[in-house]
Amino acid sequence: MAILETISSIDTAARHPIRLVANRTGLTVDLIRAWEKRYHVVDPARSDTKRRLYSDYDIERLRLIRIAKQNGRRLVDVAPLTLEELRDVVSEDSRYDSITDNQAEVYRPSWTSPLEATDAQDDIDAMLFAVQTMDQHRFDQLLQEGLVKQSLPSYLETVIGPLLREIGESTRLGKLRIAHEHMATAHLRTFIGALRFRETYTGGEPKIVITTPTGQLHELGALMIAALVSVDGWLPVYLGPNTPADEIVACTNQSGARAVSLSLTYPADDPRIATELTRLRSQLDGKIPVFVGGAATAHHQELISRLGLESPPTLNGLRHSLNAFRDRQFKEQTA
Amino acid sequence: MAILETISSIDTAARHPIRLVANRTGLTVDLIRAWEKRYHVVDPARSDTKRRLYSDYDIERLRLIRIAKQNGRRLVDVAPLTLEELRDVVSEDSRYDSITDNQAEVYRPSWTSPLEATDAQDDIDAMLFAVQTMDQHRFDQLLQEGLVKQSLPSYLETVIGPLLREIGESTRLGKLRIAHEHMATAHLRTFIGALRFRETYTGGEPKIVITTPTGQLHELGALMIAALVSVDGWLPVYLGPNTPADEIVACTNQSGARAVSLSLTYPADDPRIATELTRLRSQLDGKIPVFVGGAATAHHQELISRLGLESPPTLNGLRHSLNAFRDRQFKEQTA
DNA sequence: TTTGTCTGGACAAAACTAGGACAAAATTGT
DNA sequence: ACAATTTTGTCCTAGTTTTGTCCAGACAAA
Repeated sequence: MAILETISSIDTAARHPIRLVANRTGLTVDLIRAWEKRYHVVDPARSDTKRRLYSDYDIERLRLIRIAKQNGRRLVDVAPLTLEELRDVVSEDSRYDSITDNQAEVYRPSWTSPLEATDAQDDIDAMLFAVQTMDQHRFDQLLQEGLVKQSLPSYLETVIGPLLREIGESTRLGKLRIAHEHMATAHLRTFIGALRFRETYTGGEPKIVITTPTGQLHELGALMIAALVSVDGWLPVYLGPNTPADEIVACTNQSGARAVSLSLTYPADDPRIATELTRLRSQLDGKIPVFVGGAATAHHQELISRLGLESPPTLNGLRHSLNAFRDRQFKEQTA
Repeated sequence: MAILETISSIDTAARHPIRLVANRTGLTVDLIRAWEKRYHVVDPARSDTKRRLYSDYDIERLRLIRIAKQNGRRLVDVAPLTLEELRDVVSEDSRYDSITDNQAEVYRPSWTSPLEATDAQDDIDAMLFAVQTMDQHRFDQLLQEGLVKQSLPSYLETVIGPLLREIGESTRLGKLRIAHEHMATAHLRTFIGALRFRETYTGGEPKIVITTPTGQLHELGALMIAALVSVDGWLPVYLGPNTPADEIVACTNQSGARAVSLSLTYPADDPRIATELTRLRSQLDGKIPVFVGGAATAHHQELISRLGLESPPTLNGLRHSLNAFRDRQFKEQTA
């Protein structure tokens, strides 16, 4: 965190000449002046000889306005906005491009010991730095090394989860570029995907179908669940993102899975979530529990409890619920 | 219910210019106007100089109509529907919709010897069977085993590529369910992603940025390219799917990459392909070549040659072009 | 001296509007 | 199955607005 702030901290001191601003923003010198003349996009300080002196704040503003223009905004519309408003606008527009699992997991570590917390934050900072510098190899290395230090479940909960949140947040705030976020997402997809092969396969594991419903394109949350439950001896039937309710039902039936888990991330207000969950619950065998997790879960609490779905608040909670369910089933079978 | 309504309430304030609407919906500006003229699909407010100003409501409407069209609905039929009705129609259709990397690779094997063809087809058939029976473990096993038999490049070209095509085709024809396709895609993503770590890293490799442009959500083609070029000593900077042109440029500059490769798959007729490619070429250093591949490449030949992009017809062709380019650069440097 | 920045204005390119034409694709009727 | 018709995406023209670039002459900085 400290790293990122240092790098992208915004200084209101005015000291940059126009040429430097042009280089940093990708705008031409003429254009910067024209924007000022016509729309008062920025109002730089002046030297004693009337040279324009821009602050970091101004540069950030210009950079954001350039992006907003590119997204189709008109100069007239964005020129009067404050920096905060600009960020919101840009972030709103770029949501339609950004594919990352922002706040992929609703699952928040309910607690962390002070020591663990510190260690984890160091790791996360190092990873964020690797992402920011586009050092892929270092990023992979850190992911691998971090896993060695602790168990997979706690690693997912204390490092990978928070890392995803911070990457998403940093991108939204403009501290990271979308390209950085994409790179990180791609590597995390590969990394978490590879985790599933660590476990041995005996053929007797109970299966659980894991996916995201139609409209939910972010798969990292679901993939984390898949990696997690395989530790406890479940066999994930992982379907990737964006699976229609009908298909989830069909897959559950064909594979003989005993449970279903869905990850809801973004967009949280997609009305399809309600229709898909309802359809899923009504078509699925009543004996098969449906677990729901992810950042968007909070928006659908009422629906979830009405349908009788389970939504454990943390990854750990999900583990416990699943294992309790399996043990219960086992008892019934032998009884 | 109250919750849902609040959350999904759509801002009716009219403020978005037509260009932004085009960006967000994936429609062309012309088309948006044509729809308005003919069917009053939307009735945007106007600025004091008669520019159209769209509300979020309008955008959502256009987005849904575009999807409905894609699902085979006629404009006349869906144009008069309310937003609610549109949502019902789309959600109904999308249950039969497929998200896979249909014909993920534009790259078609130009030739295969009879023997190879037979062997490969046997492997592919076995894999298809594993997919159909949802035998994940067997599927993974076959993927691994197949790789041992031949080099990675020929494996990608003779097995993985055709496999993707057949899965896509089978799903389209109803021989496989969407769930099967999803499962296979997820496993292939993990499998191909893991391939990249086989190569040793010395730090001196020339880099190449690999991704798909905005609107192209299928990443397997790009991922195959990443795996492929790493064999020849390139270091892929892999950004996953759906990266805006600007971000590709920024990433290329920051990472110091010498080349860019894009995969175009689906939808082939997305107008954003043209705008993104044009923007990319104009903002990118002219010395950096852009390679384009994938099933949708054929639809954009004219544009590709006009912009001076390269589109090798096969994966092998891409390899050769890339290596020739690197050797040429090396010569210039030493000369 | 040479290069960079300033102001103000001119100019040109790009984007938008309205209306209409055209051809490909899809649908309908026979 | 074939032809006629409708639907639909794209393109064109011509006039307007918006936006990017360029110029000239004056001054400042390297």
